[in-house]
Amino acid sequence: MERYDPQQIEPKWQQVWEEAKAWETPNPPPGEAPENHWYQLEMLPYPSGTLHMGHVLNYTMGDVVTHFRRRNGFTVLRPMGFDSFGLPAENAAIKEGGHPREITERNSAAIRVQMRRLGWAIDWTREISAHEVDFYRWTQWLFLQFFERGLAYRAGAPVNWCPNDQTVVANEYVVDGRCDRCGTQVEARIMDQWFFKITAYADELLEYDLPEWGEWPERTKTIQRNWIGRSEGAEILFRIDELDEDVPVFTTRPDTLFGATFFVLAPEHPLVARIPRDEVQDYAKQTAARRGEDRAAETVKTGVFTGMYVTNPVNGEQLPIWVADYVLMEYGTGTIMAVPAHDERDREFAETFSLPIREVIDEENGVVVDSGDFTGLPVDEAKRKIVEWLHEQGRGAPAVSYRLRDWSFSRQRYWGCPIPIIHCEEHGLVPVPEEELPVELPEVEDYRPKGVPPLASNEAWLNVPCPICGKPAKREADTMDTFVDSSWYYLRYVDPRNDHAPFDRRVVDFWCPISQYIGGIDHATGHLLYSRFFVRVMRELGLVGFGEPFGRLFHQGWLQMGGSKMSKSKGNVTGPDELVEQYGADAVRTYILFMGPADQDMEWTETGIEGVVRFLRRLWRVVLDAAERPPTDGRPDTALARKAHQTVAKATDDIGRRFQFHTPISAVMELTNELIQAPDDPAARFAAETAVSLIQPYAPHLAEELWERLGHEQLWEEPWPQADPALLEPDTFELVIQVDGRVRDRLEVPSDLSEEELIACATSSERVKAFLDGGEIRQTIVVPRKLVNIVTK
RNA sequence: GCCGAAGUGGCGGAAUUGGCAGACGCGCCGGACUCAAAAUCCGGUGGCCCUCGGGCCGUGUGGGUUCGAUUCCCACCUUCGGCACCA
Repeated sequence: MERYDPQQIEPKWQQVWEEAKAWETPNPPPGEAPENHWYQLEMLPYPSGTLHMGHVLNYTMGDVVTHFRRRNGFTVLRPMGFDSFGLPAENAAIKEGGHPREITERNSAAIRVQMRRLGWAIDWTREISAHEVDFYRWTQWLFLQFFERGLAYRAGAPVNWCPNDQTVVANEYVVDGRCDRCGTQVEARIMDQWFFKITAYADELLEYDLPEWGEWPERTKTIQRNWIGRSEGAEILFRIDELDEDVPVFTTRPDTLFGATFFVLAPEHPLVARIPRDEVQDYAKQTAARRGEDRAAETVKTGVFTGMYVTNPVNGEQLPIWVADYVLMEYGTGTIMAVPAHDERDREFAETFSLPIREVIDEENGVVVDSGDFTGLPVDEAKRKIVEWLHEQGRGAPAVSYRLRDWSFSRQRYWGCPIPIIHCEEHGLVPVPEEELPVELPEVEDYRPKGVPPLASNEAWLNVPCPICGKPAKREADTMDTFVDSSWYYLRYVDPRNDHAPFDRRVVDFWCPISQYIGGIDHATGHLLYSRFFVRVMRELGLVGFGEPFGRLFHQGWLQMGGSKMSKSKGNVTGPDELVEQYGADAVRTYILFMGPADQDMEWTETGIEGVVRFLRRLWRVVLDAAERPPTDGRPDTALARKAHQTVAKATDDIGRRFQFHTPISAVMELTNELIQAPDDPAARFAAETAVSLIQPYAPHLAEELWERLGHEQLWEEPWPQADPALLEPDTFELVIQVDGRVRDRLEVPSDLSEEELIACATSSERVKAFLDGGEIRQTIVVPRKLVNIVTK
């Protein structure tokens, strides 16, 4: 019999699909929109190298969904592109030498070859790359829409500076105080930088405006919720007479206001500069130099008394003002009212400096005490009443504070989208007029990072007249964070060659939100949050008619090597090329999904791929054998036929509803094993066709070849098999008989027996009788088609 | 500290609504074919005991609910993830 030879059949079918334009999905003409449509997307790759097995897992999963939906009557959009701007690609270029464009394009080309070799069903006519002018002119256009509405602004603010990458890094991509890209400790710097006003959408982003079919993992929502960090409380004004200032304080515990015994300013607070005491100024200078993490790691709290006092608005008490670095300028108002009795940090500080501690909450009864007119009120009511009272006095109001900071998106690097702004001495920040877009990324002599934007070195590009007054002005030389590109790339896929708009509103509203987005959870507070922010703004701008970019979201687990995540930056990657060469794409695709649940982290190991290869070979042989038998008439009702129907039901439910990809493979293995045991079964051919049809999303080349040998064509267009409910249940089943919950016998019985008949079967079993031992039967439980439990105790 | 997820054979894992724990695969053991090997095929494979009929134990630990719990409830342990001097 002919051997299974993937190296021969895989290129053959890839060519067939290409010539048939099998995976191309043109936009439907207006008014002819198909009812069932599906936008399948996986996070796009950085072309900073080539694909590793983590990508293979990600895209194969998307591929299985694509085939499954196509064959279930959906019109499926499944595009691909490259996140080609940004640090990963640029750093790769620096390492290898040469221009970032050459290297990213070379990597993109290599990835394209890998993707084709793996046989993924991708519509390449929609390919986009972030670094191509056709794409980034619309990134610039979108930036201008944000800028004009004050949602993109330039300001001096504390930012994270990565000394290795020589650029500002967003909070979202600083992990444990280190740059997520290179692992270097970032420094806090105050710099003039560009920000997107994502904080204005903090409340909106806490709400998921999903379509009725939408579904986000709870843990991802939790991560975003923690990141946004909404706290409800009040802002209360404290008077400093000496400075003639009313200082606002944010607190979540206005109910403890009577327990305040001192007051603290962050060392960076603007008022600190106005305190005429050398030790205060020295302290502020010292702490400013230290990073937040170091400050948090201190075992003993530090601080200095200012000699000044504030008035507690609730009782007129004079509270001493301290400056201490446990109060952070970035959160709330940079000041706190200290209640050492009911706040651990305040208590620690009070104990260190021997400040008074005054209890105002009776924890046992949950009421406030020693709090003037509010004494005796339950905590929640006291919070409300105290704020109400303060409001009447003009000394406070309910307030909300967030952990979320604005998104800093300007980078002092070369390989990114230029920011279309011109700095004019007279007119300030002037947007480049829309008709002058794109602002093309200029060539520079040396793009390596030196702390100043490389674009500034090209003076011919840099110096331009102000669009308003025509006087000499300079272009913005920072470039955009690559996460700006990825915040909207998925919208461009729907209309990728549009040259008068980023996309057509009707087309984008037809395809979006994305039916299924697949990618790593590491982007929960970055890319996924930024994209939601972008879509919210774009809806306000009337560009799109939906509020969420991603309807369903799924996170694949990480592949690990030696216990740590497989990633290019760690250097512990392994690619698919050698495996594909040795075993074929179908084996690699099937194996990566067979390894385990796709949403769990898995240690990468090649032991085991042999098992999948053996399965594919077994399938090959048994199907060729079945193909030689004459087709059977009608629908034979045999145990094998029923197994085939059960397998259809399981695979359909697992892929479609449960989003579980490894168990359908097991199910087809079981079917194949049974087919091998019963080659002469009248349903053998039916079982063979079913197995081939079900394995097609995983092993499309093998399946197509076998389908052809079974006398059919174009399995990729063949409707997904349907399980016949009448044939799902076997006509007999193994009745489990328990006595007092323990299995004592099993009998093969007809499926259509009544409860009474089942009990009769059970009690007539000799083995069961032995356990009953003539004793009293107190109760009998019957689970139809499963078991009988006889209770004697 | 707060929030969230998860603990099942030697290994990856299955058990979907409370109903046979260990499907499927890896590995391992034995056998067939072979001069030999590879490939392939057949059988076995949670632990302990056994008179070979079978019995007992067993899904992180301890309790509970139930005729029946990997599944539900309570407490705890461990691992992983998010947040964290966030007022």
